[in-house]
Amino acid sequence: MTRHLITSAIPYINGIKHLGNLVGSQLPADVFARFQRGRGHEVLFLCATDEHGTPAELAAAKAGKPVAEYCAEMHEVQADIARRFGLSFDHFGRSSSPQNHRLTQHFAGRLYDAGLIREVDEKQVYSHADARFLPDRYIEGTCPNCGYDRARGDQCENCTKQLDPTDLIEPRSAISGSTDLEVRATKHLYLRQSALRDDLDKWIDSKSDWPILTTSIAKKWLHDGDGLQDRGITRDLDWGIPVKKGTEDWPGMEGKVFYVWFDAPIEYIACAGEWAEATGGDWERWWRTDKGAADVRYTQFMGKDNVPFHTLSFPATILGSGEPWKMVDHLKSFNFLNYDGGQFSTSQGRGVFMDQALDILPADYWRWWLLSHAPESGDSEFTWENFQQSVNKDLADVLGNFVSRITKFCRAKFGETVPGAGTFGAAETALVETLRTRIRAYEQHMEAMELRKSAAELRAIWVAGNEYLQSAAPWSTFKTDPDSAAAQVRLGLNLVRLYAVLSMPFIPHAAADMLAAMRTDDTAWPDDPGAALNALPAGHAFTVPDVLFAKITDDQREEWQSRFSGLRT
RNA sequence: GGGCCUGUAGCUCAAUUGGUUAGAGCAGAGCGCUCAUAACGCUUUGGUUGCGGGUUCAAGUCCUGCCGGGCCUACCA
Repeated sequence: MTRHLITSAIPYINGIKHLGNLVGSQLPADVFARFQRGRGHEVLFLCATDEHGTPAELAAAKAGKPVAEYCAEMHEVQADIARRFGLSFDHFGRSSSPQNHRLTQHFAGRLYDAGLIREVDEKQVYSHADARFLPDRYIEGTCPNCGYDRARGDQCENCTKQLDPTDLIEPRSAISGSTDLEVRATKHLYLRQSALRDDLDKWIDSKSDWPILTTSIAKKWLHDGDGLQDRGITRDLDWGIPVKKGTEDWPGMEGKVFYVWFDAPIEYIACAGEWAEATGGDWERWWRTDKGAADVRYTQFMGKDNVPFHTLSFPATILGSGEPWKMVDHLKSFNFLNYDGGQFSTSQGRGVFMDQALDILPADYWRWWLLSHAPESGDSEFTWENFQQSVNKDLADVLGNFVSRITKFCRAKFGETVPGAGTFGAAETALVETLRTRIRAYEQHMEAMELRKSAAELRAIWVAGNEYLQSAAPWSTFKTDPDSAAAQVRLGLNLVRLYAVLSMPFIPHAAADMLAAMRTDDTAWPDDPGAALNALPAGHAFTVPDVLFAKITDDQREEWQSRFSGLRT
């Protein structure tokens, strides 16, 4: 048995996530976690909300609430939606937790002791009207290069020239529009990532099985220009983790907090601490290689935008601490999902958001489509036509109808009990061999986290059931040889249970319905398909389930297409 | 500007890392079946692998130049 530590990139607290966010991190992580659990491995699957930073403060202000209260509420909202999507976190934590405060401050202290922190005096733009320092991109003004009047302090969106806020003509706050700005001196801590460059480089080089997307981004940051740059890890904000050196105050850093990207990955560890507090578990057994975590396999899931922080900054934090923390073993990254010809956008409200998705269809519809079209090799695109077509064909026609035809046929001819007559012959043996081959392929693809290939293989396993029924034709054999028909039906009913077990990672709710209909809680992984097809014995009672997947009609598709064509209000 | 990814059938994607005649699903066409959610099965049409050069016994795969799409470029997260 392997022990799998699995983390999904932690979603930002600022609002409800869209389907593009979901498919890039939480959903594939959930599939992997469910698969490993299904195979009998020990899993700790962690996620959390990422709560610090300027956008959280602004969102809270917009909502007219204290930021702590806003975050607490949004955490509950996100937790509820995650639960309804079937995301099987062992713990859904918060980066603002006391555990993360302590641990983040601890890491900072260790890094300081190791000589990996330096203090930098710098100048930042301060807005009197907003009573806050402004990050570069929260300053707007006229671009000195092209004259665009809504250029941001980091880059002009019009001519793509990179800018410094002081380059802008007539700079103003993007928050309030105020021009009452001042350049102030301030002091910040920098993590000396450059000192760890060679260590990080070797570490990345040792990861030959990571997606190209992952390693190429890391390599670029390591070797581009002057190489890996030191990074500021503190900010002049109110909301965040106060800068401390372990448990001690940090002279000169009063009133400052750690940068959200410094504390967010540390939450992966702190989250295990939150889990331990909630459940009585032993979190160090998962995170400290000197305390039992040496044999843990750690896998991270994230969108490509998160890769630099997970391949460089966070590893630098861990390596620099000099302590035996568990490092990531595999980092699965995803491209982006586009929406009907453009990008999903949280800030612009474009696309389908998780709450809206659940309002119109059960989670499994979305899970299946998103996972079977996951943006693994390049960006992929959601269209309503493709969604309707894929879901109707795969879930309703191939799987749902299979369950329906076999259970209804049995009820009509033998009653709602697994028939006991007849024996399995050559056709059944052939089916078992087909399943054996396909299940082994499915397992390999899942182990490799190849989602689209896994989904295709799972679908092929469903199809095999229809092919078997078509050639066995129990509706014909029943007329001349009822015992043979009984054996064929018995096999078919057992396929329903088998399919539920195999499909659990992708469509957990439907899988649970299938198991309930078969009145079994036997979810043993089919290491031996032949044996698995005898799990439901003769005489075992079952129920004909309701339609597992109602089809999406053209009217529905058109309605949703137009409802979601504009922006979320 | 620089770096990286990407372009394969009408659509969504494969192709064991340079090796036989480029394969699946969907959509289309034909046939079969009648248990089932008008579902299922079988057969089948469809490709100058974005375009032009080059290397090689052999190129979707490697090199090069164009054309298109995307991401990143370090103070959003």
